[in-house]
Amino acid sequence: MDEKTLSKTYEPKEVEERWSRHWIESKAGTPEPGSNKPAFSMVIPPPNITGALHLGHALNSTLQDILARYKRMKGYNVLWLPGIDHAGIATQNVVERQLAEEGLTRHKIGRDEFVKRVWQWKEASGGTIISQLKRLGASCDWTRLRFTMDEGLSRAVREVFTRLYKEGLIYRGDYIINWCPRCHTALSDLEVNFEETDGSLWYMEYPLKEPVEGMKGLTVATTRPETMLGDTAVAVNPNDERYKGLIGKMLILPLTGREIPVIGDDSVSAEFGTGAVKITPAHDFNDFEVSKRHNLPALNVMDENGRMNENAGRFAGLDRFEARKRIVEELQAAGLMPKIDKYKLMLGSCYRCSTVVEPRLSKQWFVKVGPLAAPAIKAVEAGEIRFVPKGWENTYFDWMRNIRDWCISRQIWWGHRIPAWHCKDCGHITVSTVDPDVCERCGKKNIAQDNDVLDTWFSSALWPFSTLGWPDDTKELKVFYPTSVLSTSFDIIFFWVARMIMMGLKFMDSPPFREVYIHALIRDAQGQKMSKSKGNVIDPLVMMEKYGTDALRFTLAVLAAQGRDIKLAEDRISGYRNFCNKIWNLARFTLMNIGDGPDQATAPLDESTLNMADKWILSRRSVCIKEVSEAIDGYKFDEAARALYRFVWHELCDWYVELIKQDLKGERGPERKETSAKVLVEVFKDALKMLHPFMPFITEELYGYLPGAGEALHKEQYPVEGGLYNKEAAEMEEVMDVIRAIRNIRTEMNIAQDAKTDCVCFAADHDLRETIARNAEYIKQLAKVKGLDVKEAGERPRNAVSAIAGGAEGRPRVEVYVPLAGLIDFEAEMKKLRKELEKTLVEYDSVEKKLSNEAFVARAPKDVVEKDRARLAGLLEKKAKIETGLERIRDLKG
RNA sequence: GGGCGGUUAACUCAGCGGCAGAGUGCCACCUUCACACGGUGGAAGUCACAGGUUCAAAUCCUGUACCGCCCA
Repeated sequence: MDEKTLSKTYEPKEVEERWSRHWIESKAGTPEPGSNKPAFSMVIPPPNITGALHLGHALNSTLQDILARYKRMKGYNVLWLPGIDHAGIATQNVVERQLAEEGLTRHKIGRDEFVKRVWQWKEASGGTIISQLKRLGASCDWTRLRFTMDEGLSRAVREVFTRLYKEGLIYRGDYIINWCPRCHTALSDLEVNFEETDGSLWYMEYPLKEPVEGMKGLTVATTRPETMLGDTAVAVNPNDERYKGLIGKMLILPLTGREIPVIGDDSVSAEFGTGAVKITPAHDFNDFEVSKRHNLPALNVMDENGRMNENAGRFAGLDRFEARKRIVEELQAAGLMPKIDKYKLMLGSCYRCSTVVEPRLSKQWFVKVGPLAAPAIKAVEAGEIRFVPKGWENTYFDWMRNIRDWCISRQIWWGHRIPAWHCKDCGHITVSTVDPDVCERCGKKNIAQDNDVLDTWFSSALWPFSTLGWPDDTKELKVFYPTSVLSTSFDIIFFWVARMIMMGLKFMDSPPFREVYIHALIRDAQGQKMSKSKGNVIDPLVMMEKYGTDALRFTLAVLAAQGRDIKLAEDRISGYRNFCNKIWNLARFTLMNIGDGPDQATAPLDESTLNMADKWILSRRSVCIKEVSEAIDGYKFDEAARALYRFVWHELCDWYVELIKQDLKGERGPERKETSAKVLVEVFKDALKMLHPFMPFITEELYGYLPGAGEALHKEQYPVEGGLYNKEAAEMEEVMDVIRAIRNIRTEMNIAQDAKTDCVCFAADHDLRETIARNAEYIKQLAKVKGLDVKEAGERPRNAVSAIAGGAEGRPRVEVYVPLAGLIDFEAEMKKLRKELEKTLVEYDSVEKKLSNEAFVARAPKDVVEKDRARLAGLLEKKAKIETGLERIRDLKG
């Protein structure tokens, strides 16, 4: 495509496909080997292999890509390492569903065959999200794509497990855990979602074996009556006068006839329910703790499916909810259920399948987290790791200081199998990085590997160093560890960020990253979290298709204000699609107007040829470079994007391009033609460079058309702030203000679009008169003026409409008169002036009041007082001018 | 119950001690030659409420209301 055929509107699709392919094929994201540039590295939060790109991924990947591309252009050797997470439970569920369609179960085909099927599924469907990330333009080093189940990462997992075990930081034992009866596995505390649910509080009477002081029994309250079959005690508060005498006595557990004791325990609240609670150690976290303190037996009454087991007697085989119904019915029939209250309870469900979880006593593997958490807390306290925004540090501390041991074993087949071998002869457990042949204690061969696999987050916790080759001592680790920044969402601070910090400190002796940028959560227009079940999801792929990837990326960036959630509305995306089109057309305009000779546009700028407009836009460019760089350095992506939008649209397009149109046509001589073309090309190229991290596709495409462009935009150096021409920039603002004043008059007076008017400017200030006179051409061109007079004083034109321009920041003002013989609507003009006078007076009063306040003058900083004094003087001048104008009109009216 | 955040133009949001801002939408005019996915101009706000600190509060403090999230 050559510039003559650049289409009128930007068509993203073809451009995006082409550049996406090119960046990957040219390995644009691969760091230079042996580079001596400073390193900048990030690891991608590995998306779930079963997932598809959602807005959260799109946002986080866009922000990371902005950093990666920006840092590359700033001269860093950048590694952004991509990868995927094997998502044990979720992936197993997907493949099990597939098997079910074939009438199979994993148990029918066996463990080895099942794992083989998962790998097949991974090869066929696991790359979806990666190709979607590529489509988003993510400039990862795709040659280093990692997967948590890869050979190397698996080796790291075994190494870590073994070392923690040998140090006593991993242990195995019977504890109560959250159990998903559908996924058939233990879950960590974090993997359970709690939701307030309407339930009941059932009151049940447990008769005393022998009446005590006239009491025949105790009433307990529970939200889960079916667990009563596993009760091994009833607890009361030892200070509760009502029940004091019952402690140590025996109760007859209804429906079973089993005898259980009444115990006293401080954890029981006398206020809740009846003040007596049933204790079911195998099915409740709190009861389990109580049972430990009192040496109570634990009786498990449910199986792994959530059905009652043989310990449930005649209820065996019933589903837990069916059993609940039956037990309630039977107790009611027996007159042992005096009342049922409505009750709101927090009900936990599996984060993968939403089945109600069951607390369950079972043998599991745990990480003893305390010793790992302590240094991890210290590292953040000491500022070795910085959270951005800082507020998230508190969330991190709260959790880390109240952390509980981490259940890491999962009773599923897809994942890193626990490297522990049980000896069937001596019972010893051999833990080893390599598969052992014999038991390390008795030396016999009768050993079998533990059936459980590790929590997926266990391998994710090692991600920042396992992906760089650990446990080997690799060059990558030396160069890129610790990583520079981790960008992620707050909802996995516990799941992932905290655990990476603990593991990084433990095994690498240094934190896995220096900064943690916590980005916003994207919600729908009502502020709800987007979820498939709510049906309020905006699909980023649909948006990319509809508006272009760059438009989506820019929208996400401009909304990514720190510490606030993003409520995304689709019209924002279409608005920034328009911005893409504006940039596209700026390129069209540029190419149509700079002539054919590439040389003239690429030769360095000769400063002596620059005029006011050139110097103004060059100053604005410098300001923009500074603002954008500082904003990105501070992770203020929204500020950076806004600065770019304003610069490109409202400064470059709205003003500079309009100012130089006649120069480019050659109407102001060959020198102006050449200089303005050079400035336009240079400033536009810098704008493209700054826009590139946000909108990689359109900028890369357009850059190639510009004369003097390098090999590829993404390889260019980031623009460097040039000089500021403060004097010319200020003059330009004055000229712009005059133009705006005339335009305003024209619109208010309904002057036809193509009609030209005259204009007379009165300014007492000599320099200001000079500026206006020198730039008369611009004013004539942009405000459609044919004759322009500039005067110091004298008779104001009759039959003219006036306005006051200038005066910003204490600078002088100019009265602008547009003579409109016979066209003036005196009433409208009076109305306009009165309105302006009123506004001026209000402002004057407020400043005057402020300045007449002695305390203000005495205590406010001098420059603030000075500024207000100048402002007051200016307002007084303005007031006088408006009043003169009003009098004049009154005279004219006669 | 504990904690965190929010409440600013019709909508979506910046600003967080010193003249209340942006994008979208709205109104008027304009198919002028980069762009109608455009141009020019305009209207639009008791900065949730009540106290307090300060010369000065949308901004800091306290409380209230409503909304959202996290942890029990």
